[in-house]
Amino acid sequence: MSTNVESLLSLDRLVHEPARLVILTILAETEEAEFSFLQRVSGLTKGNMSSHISKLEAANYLEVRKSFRGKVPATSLKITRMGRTALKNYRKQLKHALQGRS
Amino acid sequence: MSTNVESLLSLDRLVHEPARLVILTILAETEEAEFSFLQRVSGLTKGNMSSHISKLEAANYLEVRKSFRGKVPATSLKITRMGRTALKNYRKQLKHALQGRS
DNA sequence: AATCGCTGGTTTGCAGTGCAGACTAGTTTG
DNA sequence: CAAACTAGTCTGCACTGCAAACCAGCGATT
Repeated sequence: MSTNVESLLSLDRLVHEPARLVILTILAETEEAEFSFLQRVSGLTKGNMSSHISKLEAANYLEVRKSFRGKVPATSLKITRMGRTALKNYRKQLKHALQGRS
Repeated sequence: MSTNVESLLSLDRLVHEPARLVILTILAETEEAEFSFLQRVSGLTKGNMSSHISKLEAANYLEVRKSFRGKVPATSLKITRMGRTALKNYRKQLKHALQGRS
């Protein structure tokens, strides 16, 4: 049981937050996505998205590439290797923690 | 994929918090436990434990029974049916959300 | 060319949360 | 009787998530 406890308490809080989990999950599947697409799919508000993205970027879990599509600004998000690893570890840990029985 | 997103965003935040997840998990296994036992096993500080317990109690996820063992106060915690259900649902949702592929 | 409304985001303000340490209350031990 | 221990609760703070307000530029309208 104590392994359960440790796994749970050592979860990566950055990934644990549902909004960010959503973002990472989507990016892990699509490889690369634009801000507005992500917003549409995730159902998060823009402000909320934006701040979560900043945090994930600061942690090097994703890469932000700003550009223009024609004259319109477009922000492109891509999960990094680190982000992918973090997500994988998170899932593994959680699985272990939740399934484990004493 | 959108089912993933919805599952993730509708997770019960009360259960989602690692410290509380630990508490609920332990209580779900032991059926009933004392504050100090829980603290020892969980590794949480007393203050932290206490506040999480209050929240879980307020949500009717667990029942607090105060008594004396000899002359020494003892707080006994028991998970309620609601708490058990919440934990079960949480696990189910999370499993679904994390395993689901687009 | 001033105005309106859209797209695409960022910043701000606030309420809520988690956490550890200080504190209270009583008990036991030296 | 003083020190230390048990059993918790309360306090203060730093951090977080969230939505609304805001900023910037484009495109059509008048």
